[in-house]
Amino acid sequence: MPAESSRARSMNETRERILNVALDVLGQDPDAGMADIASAAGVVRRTVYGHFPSRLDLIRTLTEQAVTEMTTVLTDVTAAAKPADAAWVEFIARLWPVAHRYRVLLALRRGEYGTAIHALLGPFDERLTNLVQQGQDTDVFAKHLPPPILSQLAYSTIFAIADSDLSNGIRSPRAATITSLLMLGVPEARAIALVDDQG
Amino acid sequence: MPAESSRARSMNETRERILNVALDVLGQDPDAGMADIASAAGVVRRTVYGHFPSRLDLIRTLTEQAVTEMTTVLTDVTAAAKPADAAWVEFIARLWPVAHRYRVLLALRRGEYGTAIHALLGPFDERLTNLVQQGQDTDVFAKHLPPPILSQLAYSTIFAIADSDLSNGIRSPRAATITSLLMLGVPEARAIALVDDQG
DNA sequence: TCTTCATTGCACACCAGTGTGCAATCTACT
DNA sequence: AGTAGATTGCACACTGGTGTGCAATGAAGA
Repeated sequence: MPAESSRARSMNETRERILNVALDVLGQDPDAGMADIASAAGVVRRTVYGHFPSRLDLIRTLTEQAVTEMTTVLTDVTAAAKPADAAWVEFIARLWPVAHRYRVLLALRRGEYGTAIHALLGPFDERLTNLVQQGQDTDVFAKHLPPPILSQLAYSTIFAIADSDLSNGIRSPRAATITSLLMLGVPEARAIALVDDQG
Repeated sequence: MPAESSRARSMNETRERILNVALDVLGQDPDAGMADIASAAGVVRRTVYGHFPSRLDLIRTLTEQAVTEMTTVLTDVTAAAKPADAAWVEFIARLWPVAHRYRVLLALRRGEYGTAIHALLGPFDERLTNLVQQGQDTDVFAKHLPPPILSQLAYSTIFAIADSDLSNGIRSPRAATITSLLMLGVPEARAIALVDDQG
């Protein structure tokens, strides 16, 4: 890789800082404006527009990052050709930090940029649907819902749990795994859930 | 009941029409403006403001209606003192048309009026949490998540299924019941789900 | 030193939505 | 006929956010 000049490095740092801060700020208020993001990043609004021509560009970049990371995880997991339930468990385990980081996308998917985000998420959704489909075909997952809806529901739930996770970050990934397995209709999940005493 | 004058009746009709149409319009776009609602109701924007002083008033009214109906159902169901799983099944069955009608509230809960809606929904959420709590205490529901989160998740899922229900309105209530039972950790739901062949 | 360029601090235009004011109109009721 | 009141049509002010233009600043790089 070509060594970056100090200037270019500084610019990249600013850019990354904006992106990171944007995830935070939008996470607390999905309707936060460019001004909020800018000031939280210790920068002027005008500067943000220097890096991202429009608000949509910013959000699209965030979404693309999320999609890339999530797709990588899903591809890795499905490459092993394990049974669908085992694949799912591994998927959630590795997806968790990503889902937690990009949990705001769940809210952002509704509203102004919904269609743009949905489009970017499309290929990922498709792959995930395939996994659920395969699980149903091999009688590992229940068939109470068609694969497209069931997969959406399951991974929306993951994000929802990640979103309600403003305090206990430790037990949540386990809870997310169990909850999703349960709603996918994996009977063994019940036994696991029973061991997991919370109250 | 005192017989309404034709004028008063006409006004009420207009008001009801606005409310009904608002559910539709907001259902398709939660960010729809007063102008969209007005024209969809065959009325001028100014008239809407005659019935509802502000956008918040309109949405609050819708929310109050929803809360009232949902609370009625929940109160009825829990009054019988059945086991939690049986109560839940009956609850969803009777909740379904209400959830389907007010499905937009799921999206509306985020965004500008989120706190107002959340406040109105508070008492209902509390009652629902109690039901889930009771289910966990009697080992009918699993304990993978604390009652407040689990109840939120379960009934959000109901609304989500109702929201994705733009075509097949028949099988959905059954699917919603099964899905929620599964995520609540009711093992018998699996058997029911297996009978319900979709593919 | 001189140049380049990211950043800054304003300015501005623009847009979309909200909520209000008021005269005009049309219709039900008296 | 006459009145009350719901509705209309238009005007307006206000808000809050977006995106742009441009000169000034300051620091890295030649």
